Amino acid sequence: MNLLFKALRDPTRRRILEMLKERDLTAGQIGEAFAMTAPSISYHLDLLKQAQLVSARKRGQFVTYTLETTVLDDSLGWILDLIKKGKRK
Amino acid sequence: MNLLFKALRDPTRRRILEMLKERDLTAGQIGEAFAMTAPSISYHLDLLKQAQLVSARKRGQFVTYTLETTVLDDSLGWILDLIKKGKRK
DNA sequence: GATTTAATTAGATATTTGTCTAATTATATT
DNA sequence: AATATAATTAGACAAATATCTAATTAAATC
Repeated sequence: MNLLFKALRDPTRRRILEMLKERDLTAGQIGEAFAMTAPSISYHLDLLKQAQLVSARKRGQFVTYTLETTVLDDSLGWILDLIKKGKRK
Repeated sequence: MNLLFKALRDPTRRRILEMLKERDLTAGQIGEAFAMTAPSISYHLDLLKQAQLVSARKRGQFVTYTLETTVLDDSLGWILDLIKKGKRK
C-alpha cells in the first residue's frame, strides 16, 4: 500500500501508467515521451515495478513493460472505504 | 490531482483520514494517536487541507477537522480508468 | 490582566527523491 | 571479434519532505 501510493505520487509515473493503459511499450518508447534521460526513466520504471504496477519482460535487447492492475484494487478499496463508510456511529 | 496523490503518499496522513472517517476530531485528538509533536501534526493537516481532503473549523480554541470525500472521486475515476479501459485497440 | 491551553508559524536539519553523467551489461549487427 | 544499440546500475547532487525546537497567536480560566 505504501509502495503503491509512493509510485502514484509522481506525475511522470502516472503518465507512464496512462501510456501503458493503451498498449505495452519498451523502455525506449516510454522514454521518447519525456524530456528526461534514459536512466531517469529507468528509475521511474523500477519504482512502478516495485509497486507491482507494471511488469517487465525482456525480448532480445528490448524490455517491454506491461500495466498490472491487480494491485490497484487495493487502493480502490481503500479509497472507496473512505468515501462510503464515513461518519457512521 | 497532484496535491491529492501527494497527500495520500504519507502513511501518517492516510491514518489521519481513516481516523476522520469515524468521526470529526480536533487537532489535539489527532495528535494523541501519533508519536509526533503537535507542529508535525499541524504540518500534515495543512497538506491534507491543501488537497481538500479535510476541512477545518475553529470552535473556541479548538480546531475540528472533517473528512472531505469529494476530491477522492477524481482519484477514484483515474484509477478506475486504468483498471477498466486497459489494452483496448 | 496574568496564566494556561490549543494550535499554528518560523526556522533548522536530516532524509528521501528525482535528476544527471559516466560506467556497465547484454544483445544484435557488421 | 568489433561495434552499435537498449537498457540498467553506480555515484553525485539539488530540491522536496518530514521532523524537531522555539516562538507566536488566540481563546479560556484564574
